[in-house]
Amino acid sequence: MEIKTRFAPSPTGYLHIGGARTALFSWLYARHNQGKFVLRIEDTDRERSTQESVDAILRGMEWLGLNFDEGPHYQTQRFDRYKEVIERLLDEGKAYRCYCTKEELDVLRQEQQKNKQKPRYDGRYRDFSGTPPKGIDPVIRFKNPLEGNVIIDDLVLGEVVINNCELDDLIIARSDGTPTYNLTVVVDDLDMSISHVIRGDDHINNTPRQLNMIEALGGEIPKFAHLPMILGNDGKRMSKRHGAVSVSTYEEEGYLPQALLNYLVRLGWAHGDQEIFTVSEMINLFTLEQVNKSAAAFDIDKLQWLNQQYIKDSSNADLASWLKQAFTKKSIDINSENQLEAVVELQKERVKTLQEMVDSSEYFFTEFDSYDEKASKKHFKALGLQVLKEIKPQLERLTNWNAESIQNCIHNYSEESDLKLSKIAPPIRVAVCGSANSPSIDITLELIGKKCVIARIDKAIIYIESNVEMGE
RNA sequence: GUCCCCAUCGUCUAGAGGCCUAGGACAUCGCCCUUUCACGGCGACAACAGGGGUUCGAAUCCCCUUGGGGACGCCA
Repeated sequence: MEIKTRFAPSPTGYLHIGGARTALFSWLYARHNQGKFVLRIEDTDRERSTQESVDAILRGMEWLGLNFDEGPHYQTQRFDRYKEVIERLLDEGKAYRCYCTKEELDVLRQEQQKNKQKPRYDGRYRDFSGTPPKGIDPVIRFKNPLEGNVIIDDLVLGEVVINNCELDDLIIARSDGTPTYNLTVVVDDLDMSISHVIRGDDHINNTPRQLNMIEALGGEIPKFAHLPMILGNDGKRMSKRHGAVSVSTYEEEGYLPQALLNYLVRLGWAHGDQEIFTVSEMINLFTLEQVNKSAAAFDIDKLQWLNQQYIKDSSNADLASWLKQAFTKKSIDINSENQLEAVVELQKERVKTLQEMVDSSEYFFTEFDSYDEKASKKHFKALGLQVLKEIKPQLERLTNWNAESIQNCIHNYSEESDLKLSKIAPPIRVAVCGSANSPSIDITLELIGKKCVIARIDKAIIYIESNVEMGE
């Protein structure tokens, strides 16, 4: 039997982290087994489905590199097929029309909740044969078995048994005739010969109903694997409140797809003590047997650490091209590719995201308009002013503007002024970079360029003289 | 409320009855490296939810309790 998995999101929003993890596991399982991976868009809820969401999902999948072999199939394009199946179920007496209004059902639900019962449809039209009430478009319900139980043989959870008396006759077609999720998912998985249904375990409660329908349709039961949920960092259900839940946000903030994938694969799955996996390692090593049953909390710190590892290992050229794009967006000009790559080389070990790299590299390419408050307060004092005034002519005198000569210059000044380097570098750094943090001062000055360095020192001297009260 | 699922450091996890005085990673804290911030190196802190069984032996198997999550839609 060919292994075939699917990712079946409903296009009612962006591709979120949980969806991406489900997609990843399905994809890995297919790839590991040389099977097929199908993308299916479950857009039967026309009220909420949007083209933007479809686009976001497709873009997200592409960014992550989760390529599919079949699809995207759109359920809205398969309505004829669903109609056919519904008719068949009706004909065979396995489904029936229900004339309850939404209001009636609400009353029923409230009543049941009041009596501390599980809200469920009471089957009042199950064996109805009289004249239907006028003016009501009926829904169609599936005749769920009344007795016995359903056994789910789940590849992750093991055996899960649910009694049919817990289930009710679910709606498979709305009063406007459109099919609902539980019907379409069953028809599609069957029609598309899905061998393994891998999805979030929030679907485990749907599974027995679907199993009953598969049986009613005489279909072959696929294997099921229900993945544990990803929760927010507080252990609660993931929501906007927890910060970024959309995959696209991670892209925008400068996370590498590879890092996100690596983070996601370790949520609910492990291979011994290994933390870093290339995509092909994931494919080779992934098995459903190793998948955990328990939910995992999303931890941005670990994602950031992974992202940092991947940034460190990225080529300067790749990083530079990303940076260039980001700078272009902010209309900051890049003087030269060489300079850009040199900056990247300096910054790649000190940032957790590409966005951070952009933010902390701007001063190489453009003027900043204010000094970091804490840094200037600390280093722009009498001594700092003196250092700037004294080192400036010495720097100006350098004919070979490179890290080595700058280094020598600073060391010489240190000796003659009897000031430690830790007194000299900080004011220069603040003057030239705007903050007390930067890569090594010598190479930083080299890359910023002599003219610019001198100009910034001048600017800082003026700033200190006019803005800072000399206390000491 | 009812049903379903889950339960190892703060977090992600290793653990398939003896290899466990419970391992790794992130985070945190210290030290080293260092002109700053990082990187890197070394180290510290830190967990088997509780109670009963089963067994010569339980983090591992069973039961109960507790805690958490999910489902209960003419959403998917």
